[in-house]
Amino acid sequence: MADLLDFGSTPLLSLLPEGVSGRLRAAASIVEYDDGETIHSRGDAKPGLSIIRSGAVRFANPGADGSYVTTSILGEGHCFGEATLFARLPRAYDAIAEGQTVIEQITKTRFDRIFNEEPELARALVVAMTQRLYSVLDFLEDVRRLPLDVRTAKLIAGMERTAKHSGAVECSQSDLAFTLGVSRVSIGKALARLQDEGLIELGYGRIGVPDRKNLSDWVAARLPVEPLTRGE
Amino acid sequence: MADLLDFGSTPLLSLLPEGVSGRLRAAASIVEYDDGETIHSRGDAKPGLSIIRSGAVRFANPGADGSYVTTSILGEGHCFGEATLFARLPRAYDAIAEGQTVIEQITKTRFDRIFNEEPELARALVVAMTQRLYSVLDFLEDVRRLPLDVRTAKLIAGMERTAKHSGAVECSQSDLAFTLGVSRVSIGKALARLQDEGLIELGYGRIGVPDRKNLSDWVAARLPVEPLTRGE
DNA sequence: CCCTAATTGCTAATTTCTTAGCATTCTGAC
DNA sequence: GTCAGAATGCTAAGAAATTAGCAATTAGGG
Repeated sequence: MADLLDFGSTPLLSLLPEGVSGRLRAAASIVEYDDGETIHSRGDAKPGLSIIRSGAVRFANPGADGSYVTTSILGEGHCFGEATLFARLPRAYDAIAEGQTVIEQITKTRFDRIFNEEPELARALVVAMTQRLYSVLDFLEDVRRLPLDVRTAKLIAGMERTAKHSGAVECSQSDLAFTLGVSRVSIGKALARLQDEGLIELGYGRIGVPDRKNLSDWVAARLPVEPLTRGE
Repeated sequence: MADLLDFGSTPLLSLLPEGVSGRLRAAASIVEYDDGETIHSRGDAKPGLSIIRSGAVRFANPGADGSYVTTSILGEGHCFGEATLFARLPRAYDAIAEGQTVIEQITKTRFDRIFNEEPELARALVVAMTQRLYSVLDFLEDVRRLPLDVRTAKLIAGMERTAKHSGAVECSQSDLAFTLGVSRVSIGKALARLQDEGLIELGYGRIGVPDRKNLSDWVAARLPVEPLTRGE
């Protein structure tokens, strides 16, 4: 599954002109990871940009009680490690491959050269970071003012829109609970309510969305403000 | 008071070389607002970048029940409106002047010219957006795994570090409740606990921090992971 | 085809947070 | 100095979420 950062923002690679993404690829060293393999750990200091060529990456940290708290999961075309370059911070999260995953690693030195010579790169990064920031802010606002069933419905609607096979979302209830930061029991109750409304169909490791528009209309009717629509 | 976005990221103006901020200022029209005056409303489509020359701006939206939910407050040197430029979205929040406030408004047309001619601007924006994104992500992670009193202590510690007069934070308990997204009663209880521990001193519209290090040590001891330290 | 691990569904006790009050204290304007 | 508005402190009832279980179902590997 992917999450709000993934489907809420455009992958860096699709924001870049062919020339620049080619230069990045040429400067990168390709590393392949198996499912569950650690790409880097929180605290690692080596700066650089990473781009997900295929597969997905889970970002997580150990919680207080030994549990593992997932912050986000990014898929193909997305980049990570910006903070090591622009905020000079070490890696903030453990990064773990989800499934067979190919990563392009670009060292800070090589990145800086391309960054200085290709203004399109900075432009694309600003766009990507802005979109990510606004999806997280939007999510945070939802946490503050929407009941859990509405937030759950909104998340499912968002995931379904970018899912490979439309009409359903492939993910366990535990994954949803992680993403929304609540317990599995609470998610279970919220999902049961949504199913009672006929908005979703619960399955094993998947949630069916019989009518996309129905679901998003139900969500929209419960938002305190009109959803924004992109210009042009 | 300011909030996590404000003290968690560097203002755009201090990231820009003198030349570029001068060009921006020259291209801008200066608008002055009184306390409480609306700068723009959610849904406004006119794209442009705004820079806070002095004062502060509150970003908020109407909640479901007619209440007003504040998402963030930004102070001097910070910019806003990036999403209108880079995500082609209308304004996502109502923006309201906090105190006498001076704003530089730069139209999209003028901004684009400078953005294309001054690579330093894109670089500074990437840095600012990255920092903001990571402070929000950090906050979100805290929501998921820290009890309220620790989050409250962390927020106060952060605000005190950037406060004008160190040793105290000037803000009401309602403001804290807004920022943390909880009720005033819950904040009251959390603050009472922190006062019992001798970490803070409650006052009227202010919270005293007798020993900054004491407070941050107390917080650090309750974080599940080591705090990150900036390189170099 | 069977068996195991993962996932879901459900319950009950407990904790935490919220809502809705109201009394008290504080500050600054007049 | 007085007074009004703002802020705090406190209470109690109710809602919502959490933890800790356990049983039933499902998918996939061997």
